[in-house]
Amino acid sequence: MKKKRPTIRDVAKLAGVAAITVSRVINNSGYTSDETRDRVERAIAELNYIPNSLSQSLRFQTTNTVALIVSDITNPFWTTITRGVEDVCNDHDLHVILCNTDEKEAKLSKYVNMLLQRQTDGFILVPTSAASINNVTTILQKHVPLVILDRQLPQVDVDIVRGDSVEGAYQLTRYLIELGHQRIAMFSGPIEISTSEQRIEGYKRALQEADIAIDDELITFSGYTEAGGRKMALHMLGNVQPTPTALFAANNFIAVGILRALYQLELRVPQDISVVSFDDLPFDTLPEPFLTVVAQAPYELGMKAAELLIGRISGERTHTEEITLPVEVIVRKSCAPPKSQI
Amino acid sequence: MKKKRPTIRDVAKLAGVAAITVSRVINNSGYTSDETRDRVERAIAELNYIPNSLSQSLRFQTTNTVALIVSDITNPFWTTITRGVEDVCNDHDLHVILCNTDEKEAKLSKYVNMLLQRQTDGFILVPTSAASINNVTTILQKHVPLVILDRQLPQVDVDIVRGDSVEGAYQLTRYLIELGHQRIAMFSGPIEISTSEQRIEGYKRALQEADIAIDDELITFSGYTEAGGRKMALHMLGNVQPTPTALFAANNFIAVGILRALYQLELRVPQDISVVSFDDLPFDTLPEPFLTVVAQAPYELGMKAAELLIGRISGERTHTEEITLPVEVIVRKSCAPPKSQI
DNA sequence: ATGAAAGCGCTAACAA
DNA sequence: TTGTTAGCGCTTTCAT
Repeated sequence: MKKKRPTIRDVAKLAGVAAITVSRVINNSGYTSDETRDRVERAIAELNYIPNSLSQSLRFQTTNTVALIVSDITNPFWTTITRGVEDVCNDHDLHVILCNTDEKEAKLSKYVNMLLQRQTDGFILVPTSAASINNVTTILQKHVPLVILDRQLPQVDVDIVRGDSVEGAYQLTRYLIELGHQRIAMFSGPIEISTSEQRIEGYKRALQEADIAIDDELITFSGYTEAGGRKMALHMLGNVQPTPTALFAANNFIAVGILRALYQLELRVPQDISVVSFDDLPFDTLPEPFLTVVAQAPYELGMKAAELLIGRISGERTHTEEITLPVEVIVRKSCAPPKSQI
Repeated sequence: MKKKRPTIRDVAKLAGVAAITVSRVINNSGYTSDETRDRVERAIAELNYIPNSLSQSLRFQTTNTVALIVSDITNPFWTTITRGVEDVCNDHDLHVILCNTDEKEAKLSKYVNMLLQRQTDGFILVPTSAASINNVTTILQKHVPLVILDRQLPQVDVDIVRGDSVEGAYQLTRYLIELGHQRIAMFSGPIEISTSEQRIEGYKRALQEADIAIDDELITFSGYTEAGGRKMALHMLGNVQPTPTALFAANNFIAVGILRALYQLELRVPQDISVVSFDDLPFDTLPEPFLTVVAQAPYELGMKAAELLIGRISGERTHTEEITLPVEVIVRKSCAPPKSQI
């Protein structure tokens, strides 16, 4: 039999005052004599009283809480974004609830509903697919502030913060072309996610500029996961002719899968084949990072998203903003000219 | 000017019934005629009504929410634990709030207070230091169910789930000794965290059994971070004589730091020096994992912790449990006999 | 300087 | 089958 926690009335009774007086002491609002204040404070200490913020939220119609819904919490890219969001929010006395969808629309729906019921003050959300538009609309209908992160959704007028996928993929592909590669395979994420589409767009643009024919066989899709990268690499290198001389991973986990598959196939990087990736992979037992990547700035993405959200929550901003942060190619050691050219 | 969200009374008015009737429709409790139910449902749909769970929680005195407080959300070890906790909790209709302390006691305190005020139904918590005992006591005083994760706290009678640090460190050290190593450096985490202490204990026991003198110069402390590992490695290999032939990292991030430092020092693993680590590092651009580790089972740790917590919350269990999960040595390629012996 | 009443949104207990 | 009342814990408004 659990003892009930003390309420403001228990404190009031012990201090011999009315509940409202205790409230005034706690919140330093209105007048209280030093003597009363003292008695109340002693009562609070004695009972170990802490206010119930459910009641407060119910009264104030605000929870000081925002939700951050990401797609894969095991990926450092997302956890670094999380840091950015938290740091900015905490500076504004907002609590962040972190939710993980595992790229599953059903989980996203579940979280959105739960969080709306809990009167969450705002959302930063990574869509899992085009279907996420339903959840986004649900939030917007309720006039709850929302910032979309990383992935665009067509035909919704909503704030968004993302990295420049088109430009990043373009630059990385150009880099490979300049090394002499002509057969470059693109290992994309899920076809219905905007970052996939945009990275393919940048890739194609670079090829076209260099007058290299686009071979659809060289473009494959899977999840943004190690397993996906591995599967795609094994398939591509076993079935497509002529074999590509360079591989473009659409994210860091796909890159890991590719590298493992290459090992299995006894292909060395970069001697036998070149590999590049979107997004860096900060934790790595390699003596030094060796993967050539185009890096987004995840911490800054998170910060920006939080800032946009706070602007909405405070009511300071009412127009929609779309922010695209620049990306940066980091050349390391996973690429070489194609074998035939050496 | 934000439109207020519809309440149960708005729905009732539109449907021409009393609030309680709406409540009955929503919760399928009590009797309702089909006709009334129909009208209510239409009103709900028209207004886009969703119940306010703050009110519900206030009434029911339960939030169906538990908090998971970990020390470093960027480490896959903790995010994998998170998965285990979430999967079990979701099966029991409990929501998980994930919080990250960055090993900072101040952040832990902030979260604990916030979560208690929000009437969180239970806690799974990773202490950041011996000082965490204050926060633990605060929770226990309020009779809120609590399970400690990973790190023991002296002199508190509380449920705990952890991996077998002593045994793991013992086995890993033995493995090095059997390879012929005598000078084995231990790169520990913070001195005041129980896992540090216990891993050192296992390390020392293995040395003693093999009649190898313990050299305190070979034991250093830092955070469980890459930066810590790097710093310790540079110091150890620059200043301690004779140089150790094998290095023991007390966690995966320390291992990463060590490996980077070794690269900087132009020492090859395992040809020049051997490295082992506590905890696996699942994401890695290496073609295949090469670090010899003693792996805990993080997903299972999370599951067990959640199960213990749920047992407490449901009131099914009242006695304290301490669960120590076994660990497993995974021999890979980061170790060789010491150079002088080759 | 302090307090009583009312209400935030919901539902259990009781009444009709 | 439906409705009224009361109360979860807190604070604003209006007394005193």
